[in-house]
Amino acid sequence: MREQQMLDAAVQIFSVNGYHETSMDAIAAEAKISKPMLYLYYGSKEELFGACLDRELSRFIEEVRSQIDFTQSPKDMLRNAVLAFLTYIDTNRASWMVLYNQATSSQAFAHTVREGRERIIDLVGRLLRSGTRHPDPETDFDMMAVALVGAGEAVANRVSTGDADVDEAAELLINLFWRGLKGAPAEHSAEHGPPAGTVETAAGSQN
Amino acid sequence: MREQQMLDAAVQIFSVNGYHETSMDAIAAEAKISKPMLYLYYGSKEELFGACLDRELSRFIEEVRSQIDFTQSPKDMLRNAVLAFLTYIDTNRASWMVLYNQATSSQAFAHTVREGRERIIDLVGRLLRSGTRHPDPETDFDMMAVALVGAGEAVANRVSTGDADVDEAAELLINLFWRGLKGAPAEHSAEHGPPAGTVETAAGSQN
Amino acid sequence: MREQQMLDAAVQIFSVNGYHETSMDAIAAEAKISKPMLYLYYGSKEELFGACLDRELSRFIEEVRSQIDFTQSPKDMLRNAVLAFLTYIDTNRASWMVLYNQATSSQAFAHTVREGRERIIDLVGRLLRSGTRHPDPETDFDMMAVALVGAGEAVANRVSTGDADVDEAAELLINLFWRGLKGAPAEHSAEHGPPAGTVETAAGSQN
Amino acid sequence: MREQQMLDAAVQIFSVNGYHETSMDAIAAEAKISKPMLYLYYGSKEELFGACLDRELSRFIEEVRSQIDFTQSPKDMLRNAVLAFLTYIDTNRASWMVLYNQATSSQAFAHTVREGRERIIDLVGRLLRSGTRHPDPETDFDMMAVALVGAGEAVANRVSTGDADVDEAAELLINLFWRGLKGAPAEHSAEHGPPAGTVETAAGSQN
DNA sequence: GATGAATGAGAGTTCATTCAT
DNA sequence: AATGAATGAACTCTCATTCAT
Repeated sequence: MREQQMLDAAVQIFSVNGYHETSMDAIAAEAKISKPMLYLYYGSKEELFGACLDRELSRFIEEVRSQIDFTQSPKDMLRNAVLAFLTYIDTNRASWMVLYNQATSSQAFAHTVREGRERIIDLVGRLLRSGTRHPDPETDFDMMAVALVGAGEAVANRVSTGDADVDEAAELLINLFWRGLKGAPAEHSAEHGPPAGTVETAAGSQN
Repeated sequence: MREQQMLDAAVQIFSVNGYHETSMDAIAAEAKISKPMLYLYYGSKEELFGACLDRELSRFIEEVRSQIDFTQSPKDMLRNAVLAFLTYIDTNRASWMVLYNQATSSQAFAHTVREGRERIIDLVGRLLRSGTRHPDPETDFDMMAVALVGAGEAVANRVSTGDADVDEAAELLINLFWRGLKGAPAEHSAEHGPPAGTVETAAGSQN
Repeated sequence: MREQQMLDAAVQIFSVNGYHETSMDAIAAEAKISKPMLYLYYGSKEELFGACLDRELSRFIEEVRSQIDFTQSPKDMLRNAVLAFLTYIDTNRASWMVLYNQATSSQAFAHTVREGRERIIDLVGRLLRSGTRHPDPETDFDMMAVALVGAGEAVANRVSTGDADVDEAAELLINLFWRGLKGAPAEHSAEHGPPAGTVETAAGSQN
Repeated sequence: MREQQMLDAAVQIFSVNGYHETSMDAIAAEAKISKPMLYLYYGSKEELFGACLDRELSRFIEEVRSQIDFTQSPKDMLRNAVLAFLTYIDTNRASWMVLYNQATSSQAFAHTVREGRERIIDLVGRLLRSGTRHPDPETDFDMMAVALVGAGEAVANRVSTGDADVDEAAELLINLFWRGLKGAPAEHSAEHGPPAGTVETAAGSQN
């Protein structure tokens, strides 16, 4: 009810103007309520922004997760996840990525953002590990997850600014992710270490 | 001269405290000059930050570019570029990456940031293109560069917090990058399109 | 009834936090009623505080007066009054003295405070006057009452912080008061005027 | 220079309106400077008020102390001190007592006021002790000082509101103080303890 | 050439007070 | 009879920016 109205307005204004450039007056005006209501419900500007962040993050995760079919083959799961990820961002340009970027660059939310990112990285890391039949103990799946999530964020940013096409971006990311799961080519592993393991597909064949 | 002293101070403080949390007083104090001098040279806080951004970006690009030897094999070139990239960030924690993150969150620097990002992406994109013998016209090297730079930034952040070793991180990134250039495996390309091209190595024989 | 409950809560909170630091919300919460009720009964914060002031002042005066036995000797009357005064304050720390101190600092309650002070001073003044057989017309009993009440307040404050024992403090005050009523010693009165009068004790023989 | 101008304005407005009812805007306007100057010099409203308090207290003490001639007899010293005390308050109605009363009733300055009062009480206590030739060890000079200072404050308040004549008030206080130094009358001491001691005058004779 | 001194404008936050029910 | 919900108005404090020297 009233809370949604307030969060909607806050997300809207924060997204357009940025955290610091946004005044509580502006949010109250947009929400067509008085400033004290904002403080009654959210306590402070920082907490209000945090609430925006939480809501948008939840929506985002929920949407992406709902698109994942755990009965699919690993590769299809991956493809659908990436597509859902980028599509959501493309569809909601004015919300998630913008808030996320705001948060990223403010000392006050550094912790929240870092924590959120770690959760995603852990998730991706587990995905990688579980997708590999004989994981090489020396493979740093976590660092690989860091790289992949970083690539995803960068591409998502492009998508959110309208500078990239969702489908092409998805295709590129999927390729990158998938290959990341395969062991290094023979001649390369000879130079720099053993393969990271072999990938198990739904069919159980290696590709 | 005086300008460097001011920029040094500004970069230092901006990096530590963020754009909005930094006051001109603090910068003037750090630079050991008076506030009017800052305004004389840079006109406004925004312009000062822009100048910081420009200088650090240029330093960064210059340093990385200087480490690239265009006579090397594509793979060595890539390896050296990645190493230079990560090493620079590891050595200069209070510079480009941090400012870049700050800038990302303010509408006012959208232009500058986009421009800076483009310069890096162009550089990486050219590197990728130049490493591919028969570039597929449909390959979006720029988007690939975006992804790779994103991955690089994420890993670099890890490196800069001391959570990762530069050499190992570089190796991981290089593997990821390299495979990305080798075209998708057969069954995949059959499903989703042709390989992105074939890579030319110095020996011309690998993969 | 309901009004007492509200006043009790208000006195309690005002005493602890002071007038300005106390919010109507806090009082309503303490009284376990809603804020509009407070306004229904008392109109405004100022009036509510005034009502507290009035009630506590009346209770205080009533209690002290009830302890005075006008059939006793002047000295016993005085002793009992002082004892009642200090005991009341010691027993009811969160009441009149505290509110009185609060009220002193706001222009808005100047009138109420002055009035309350006058009532106490009148009482004490009458006590003093009634204890003097041949009151010197030049003796300013009211001013003496002012001084005595001031001394009493100061000592009472000490008592209420636990830094003094009620009985000893009473003894000390009584001595001071009593001597004040006995007129200046000869050489002094010669210099600065006649004694303030002579005291009539129950026995009529002392001094 | 500027600081005096600011303090003057602040004392003026604080005295008239009270601490809480006074806004920094009002003080800045009265001082004909801008609000940030107030904050530059005094940091906060609380500190500004503290500075007013300090300055007025110092002026007050200095004035009173300058009027005391330590070569006089104890009684003359006392008389002059009391006169200086009340005269100063009478002459500076809009400053010292008003600020002092404000401070007394604000949680934030309770400590400062208490401390100041303790210093005065200590001083008076030492005065009493030193004025007594054979001090009775059971005499609570400190509590007596508390009472006397309380009486002084009360009378001073009357003076500061114009409700009392300085000379008469001084005479009354002096009598009270002076008698406080003399032992209790025989019949009384028999009941409640020995005299507090005997007073030593400049001439060495008892009065 | 350089700055100490000064400020206009605005932000976040709180609270006494009142409708609409 | 009683209140949950709402707000207008004000306050403290900060900061980018500029004179006057």
